[in-house]
Amino acid sequence: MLGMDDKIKIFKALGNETRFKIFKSIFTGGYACSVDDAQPKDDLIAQATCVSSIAEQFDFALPTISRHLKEMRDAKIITMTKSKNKIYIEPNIEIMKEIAECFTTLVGDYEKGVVYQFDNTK
Amino acid sequence: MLGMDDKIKIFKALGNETRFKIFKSIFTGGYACSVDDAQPKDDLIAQATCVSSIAEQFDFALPTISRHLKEMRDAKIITMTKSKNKIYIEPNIEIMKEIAECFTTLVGDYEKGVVYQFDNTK
DNA sequence: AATCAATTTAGCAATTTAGCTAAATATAAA
DNA sequence: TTTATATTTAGCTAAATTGCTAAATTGATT
Repeated sequence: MLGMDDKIKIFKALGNETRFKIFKSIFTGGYACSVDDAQPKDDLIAQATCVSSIAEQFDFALPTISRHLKEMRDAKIITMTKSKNKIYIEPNIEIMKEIAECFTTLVGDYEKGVVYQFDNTK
Repeated sequence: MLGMDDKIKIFKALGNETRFKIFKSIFTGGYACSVDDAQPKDDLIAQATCVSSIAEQFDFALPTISRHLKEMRDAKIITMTKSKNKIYIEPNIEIMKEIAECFTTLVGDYEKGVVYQFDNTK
């Protein structure tokens, strides 16, 4: 369950143009690294991308993209899985579900007249 | 329909501890200004609060709160309605619905394998 | 062991953000 | 019209953010 600090981190991560576009690109896919066929990681989706594949799509230096990805990972909106010497990046769907639910509940409770604590804490 | 820039602004507005707490407080209520009974504004909810009522709950100077509220209004997550010499503040439920839907669709499409453009633009 | 490839870390500069106080504005009340 | 109340604007400072390049790290390959 996401607490207030978790949510603030998530919104902060998405509240920057570069990171938003990176996030969108990770969801949209189409710039996948080739996941090794010989030793596939079952938990990696076909569209999993890596840091340099993402960086190619942007006019920023690779270390800049790397640091943005780190912030997004710290906010738990993406996962980064090391395999060989590449790092495969995927969206964290469970967190997205929690955020979706958070807003849905916020609206629902508000319309029902229920006082809702946005971050589920007292 | 919210575009990419709209969403970034919304996330940025919520991605700051002070603003998040202000937003939560606006939703939670309990610190309402007395809306004038003689000349009630029908479109104001009972819990509508004003700038100084919000500021009282925080250890920041009033102009600081005012500027945060302005940013939240610019992001359209709250509305500010002038009545007499007070400004009544309410959450913008329609925007919250759009954000909720945005995340719900993001997750749903992802799980269906549909390539979803997070910001609904090509 | 040396080299290559992918990524991160360190250190720097420019910009933005977030707080403050003091002054300005706008409306209401006396 | 003066005064009081509510809010914003202006101008300042300190801290955080976002970009860069160069160097370090990590793992794979030769």
